[in-house]
Amino acid sequence: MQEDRRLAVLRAIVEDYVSTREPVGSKALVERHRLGVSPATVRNDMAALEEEGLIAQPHTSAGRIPTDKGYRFFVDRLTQIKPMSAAERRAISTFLEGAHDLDDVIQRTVRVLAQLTQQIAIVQYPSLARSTVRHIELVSLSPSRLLIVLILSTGRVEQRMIELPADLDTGSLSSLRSRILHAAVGESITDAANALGALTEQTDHVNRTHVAVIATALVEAMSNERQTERVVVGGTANLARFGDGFDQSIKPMLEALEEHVVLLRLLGEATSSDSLTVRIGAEGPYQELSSTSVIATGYGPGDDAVGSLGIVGPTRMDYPGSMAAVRAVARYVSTILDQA
Amino acid sequence: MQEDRRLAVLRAIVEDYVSTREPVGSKALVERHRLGVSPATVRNDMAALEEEGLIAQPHTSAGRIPTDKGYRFFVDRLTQIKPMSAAERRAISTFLEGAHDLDDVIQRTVRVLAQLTQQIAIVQYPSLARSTVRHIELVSLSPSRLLIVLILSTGRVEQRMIELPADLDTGSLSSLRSRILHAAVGESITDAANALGALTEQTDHVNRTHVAVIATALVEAMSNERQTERVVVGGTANLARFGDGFDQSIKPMLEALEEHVVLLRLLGEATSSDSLTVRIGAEGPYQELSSTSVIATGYGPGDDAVGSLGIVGPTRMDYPGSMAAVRAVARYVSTILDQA
DNA sequence: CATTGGCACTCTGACCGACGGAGTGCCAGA
DNA sequence: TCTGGCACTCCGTCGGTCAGAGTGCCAATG
Repeated sequence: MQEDRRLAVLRAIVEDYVSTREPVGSKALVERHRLGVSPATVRNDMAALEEEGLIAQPHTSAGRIPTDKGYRFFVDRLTQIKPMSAAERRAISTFLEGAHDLDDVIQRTVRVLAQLTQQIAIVQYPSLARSTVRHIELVSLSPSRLLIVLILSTGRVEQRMIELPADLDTGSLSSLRSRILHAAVGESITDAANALGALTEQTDHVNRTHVAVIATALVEAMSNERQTERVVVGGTANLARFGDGFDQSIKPMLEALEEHVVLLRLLGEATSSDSLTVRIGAEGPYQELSSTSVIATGYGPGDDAVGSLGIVGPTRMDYPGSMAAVRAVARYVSTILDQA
Repeated sequence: MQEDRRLAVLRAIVEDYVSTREPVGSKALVERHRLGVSPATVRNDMAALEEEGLIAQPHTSAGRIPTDKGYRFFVDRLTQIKPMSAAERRAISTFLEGAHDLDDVIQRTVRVLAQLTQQIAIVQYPSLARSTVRHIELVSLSPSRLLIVLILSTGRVEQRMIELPADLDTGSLSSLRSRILHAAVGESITDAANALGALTEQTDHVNRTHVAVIATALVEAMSNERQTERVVVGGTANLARFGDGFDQSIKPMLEALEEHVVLLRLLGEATSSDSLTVRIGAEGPYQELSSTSVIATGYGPGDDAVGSLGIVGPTRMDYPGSMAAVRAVARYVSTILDQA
């Protein structure tokens, strides 16, 4: 009984504080939410909640604000992700459908996510780990210079320009090209890397160095290091909206956004599709970002995540709405990538 | 005589204000700069400068700060671009040399520019206008789906996935491929677009629609619209450093940085290499950015600019240093692109 | 005629104390 | 177990004062 009401009070505090940005007092609470009790009763409940560490008061005789622990409780126990409206779903899908290529998909994803949540959106490029080699093209720029283009099943194109140790005539190049294609096309990138290694071994002495150089470049291009390092950030302008006491944390925030490695760590743990990771305040590894929360999830065809995406905002954020948006966008991106 | 001193006073005011961020008074001025005169004299000069609209005082009996006009005068007449130190030059070149491909060059450029100037750096992708077609590859993904890869002399790779109106067997594809290559490779993108149009005309009825679809996709990929739309921004964290009265303009600034179209307009007028465009405060087209200045220049091999780069910062910025950095980076990027 | 010292004036920013308001904690009563 | 009442605390604001910095102007000087 009382326990139920206490949780209702906690929920009400979180909701009010999120929308008003001001500590919420007992009187305002009973007015805005139809709890059937008096302010005094609420005050007792508040005292109990504070005892448990779920809320706190910034100063004696100010209203209460949720603590990180309070938000955590709210997210875990007091809320369901609210479904997106039909209009929102339509907006997401039409906006994402219009994309030309992978770059464009990512760009648009970041935009729509930032737009929906009014927070900062982060999208990681899909990892190549599970992708296969669609095509390899060797383009002779000059007798000793070669442009290597690697096309993967995700639609990602990698290119490398290399210097050959010696000139290579077009005949050799074309036979070399078909051998490489034969070895690598259709294979996963790990298998392709192995096949290219084997191919180097099998090659006669004359062309060995050429093949070795090319294979090295290809393998390097395939290694997903550079790839998964890439993240795109959007909605930075929303930082300004965070406003108020957030001024101090705007600097570390901006710095973090520049450091893609940091962003990757923030997204990092969200590896599986269809489950949201919510990190609240100081739960994260960066104390500079202790007043921010992260909502992230994996995306990718099926249940395998090939990348992560999410948002970053102040701990005082609309969790149900943001979680819904992140999940919805992740799903749409997954289906889009599946089609491509 | 007096005129010379007045300009010296203006210069001193600009320099002091830039470094201290505070209105500078007559007394402080004679102490920090060895002008051989008394504060009273300087006050007279200040009154004259204010008369001319070059400086202003925020409030009666505060020090003076330069107006936009004052900065303009300073930039045009009172300063030379100071050369970069050897260490700085080395830092730029080694950092940029390490780039793998075009994307990487741009990324690194933005970083080094932001680092050197401690401002926000903007780099536009090179325009395709002057580039030529190096190679075109048609990759059959399924009988009716084709991946088109366009490789340009700038090292830029564009890709498009298209649906064919009907299936296409590998024989036709390969002949089609060689005809397209023959028509387009080595041509400038405008010529290539024309050649592809002509090719469509010459094609027999059976394959006409295929060629038309492919040509359309290629031409669309060549059109430099999407390409030159792309800009990369870095050093956003420096926004926080601007600090102080800049708080109000941080929001429009962040918004502008999200809107790449706006950034392009900011860079836009800097079309020729080897000449710096400096836009100070309200001189720009955006009144929201009236307290910021832009320093931009074109870059590209020879004297032809294939793209622009520059920085954005508060009007109160170190113009000589920033101008030197922008110019130096543009030159290095040009040479790098020339090599590639 | 340019320069200088002196002087009165103005404005800002910091500091201080008072005060109203919002909110709490606690207690006694229903 | 809930509620009304009451005393208390603390914040934010407002008005006033004050020192400091800087100016403008004027008369004197080389």
